[in-house]
Amino acid sequence: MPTAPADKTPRDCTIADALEVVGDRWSLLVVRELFYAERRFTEIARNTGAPRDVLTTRLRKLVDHGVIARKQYSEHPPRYEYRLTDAGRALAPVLLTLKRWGHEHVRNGPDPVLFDHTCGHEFIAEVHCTACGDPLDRGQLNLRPRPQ
Amino acid sequence: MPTAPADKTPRDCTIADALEVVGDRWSLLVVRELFYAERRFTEIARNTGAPRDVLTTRLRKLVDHGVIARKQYSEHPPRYEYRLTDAGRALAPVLLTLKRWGHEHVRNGPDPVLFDHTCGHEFIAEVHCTACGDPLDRGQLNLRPRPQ
DNA sequence: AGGACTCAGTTTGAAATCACAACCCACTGG
DNA sequence: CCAGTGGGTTGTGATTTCAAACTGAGTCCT
Repeated sequence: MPTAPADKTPRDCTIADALEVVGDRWSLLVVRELFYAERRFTEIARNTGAPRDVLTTRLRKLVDHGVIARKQYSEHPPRYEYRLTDAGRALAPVLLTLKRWGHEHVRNGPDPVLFDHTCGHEFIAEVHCTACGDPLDRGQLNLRPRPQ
Repeated sequence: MPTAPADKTPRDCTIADALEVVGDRWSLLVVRELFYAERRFTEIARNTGAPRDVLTTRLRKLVDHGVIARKQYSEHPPRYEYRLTDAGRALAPVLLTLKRWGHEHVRNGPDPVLFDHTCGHEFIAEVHCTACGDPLDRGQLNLRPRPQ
C-alpha cells in the first residue's frame, strides 16, 4: 500500500487523471470509432449507441482535452468531422489491452473485428517493460511511492 | 470502417463488452486499489473517493462478473475483504497503459506512484505484438471485420 | 459497566446526469 | 415543391449519483 492518505481525499494517481478524461461511459467508444476511421457525428452516434445530446457534450470534452479535433470539411452546408490527435492515437494501447481482456474474460464467442499486424498475424496486445523489453509476468512489479 | 450496421444497433465489439464490466466511473479505480493491496471496504472508499452506496453496488457487480472475490476473514465481528481474481489481475495491462497515457497526455508533474520492474528499472508499459514480438508503431494495424 | 470507536454497509433526500423524442436550420436531390 | 441528410439543440421525465446521517455487531479503554 503505497500511500494511504490520512484524510478523506482520494489517492493522487495518474490512472485517475486518465480516467477523468476517458473514463466515462462513451469516450473510449468514441475513440474506438475514430480508430475505425469513422469521422461523422451521425456515424459515431449510431455505432456507439450514445444519445446525440450526450455525444455532443462528450465530443466537446474530448476536444477540450486535446484527444480529438473538430474540423469543418464543408462550408455550404456547414459540415464537421472529428479526428484523433496524436494524444488520441496514443490511446491505442489502452483499447488494444481492453480488447484482449474483453475477449479472454468477458465475451464468449469470436471477435467480430480483428486487427492484423504488418507481420502478417492477428495483433494481440502484450505489455512489455520499455526498459528491458521483457513481457510482463505476474509478480514482477513492486510499488514505489514517491516520497511526499 | 469494418462494419457499419444498417440499423440503429451499436457495433458488436469486444471493447464495448469489456467496458460494460469495467467502464464506469469507479470500477477501474477499485481494481487499482486491489492492485495496491488494499482489501477493505473503507480503505477502497477513501482512496477512490467513491460514495459508499455506489461502491457497494460496484463491488457486487465486479464480484458477479468474476473480477474480484469477496471473502469473510473474521467471523466475530463479521469482516469481509475483496481480492482480485485471475480475471481481475489480467486487467494489469489496461491499468498500466492507462497510467502511461495519463502521465504523457494528462498529468503535468511527476507520477506519485511508480512501478519498479524486477529488471531494476521503472516499469513503463509498451504494447507488443504477441505473434512477432515487435513493439506497436503507428500505422501497423489493419482492420479485418469477421464476415457476418 | 459505560462510552468511544471500527467496519461494512444501508437509508435518505437533494442534485446531477441520462435517455428519448421532437425540433431546427442549411442545404441537396428528384 | 417535397423528402431526406447532417449536425446538432431543446424539453421532459426517469435514472443515477452524491454526501451525510444512521445502523448494528463487535472491540477497546478505563
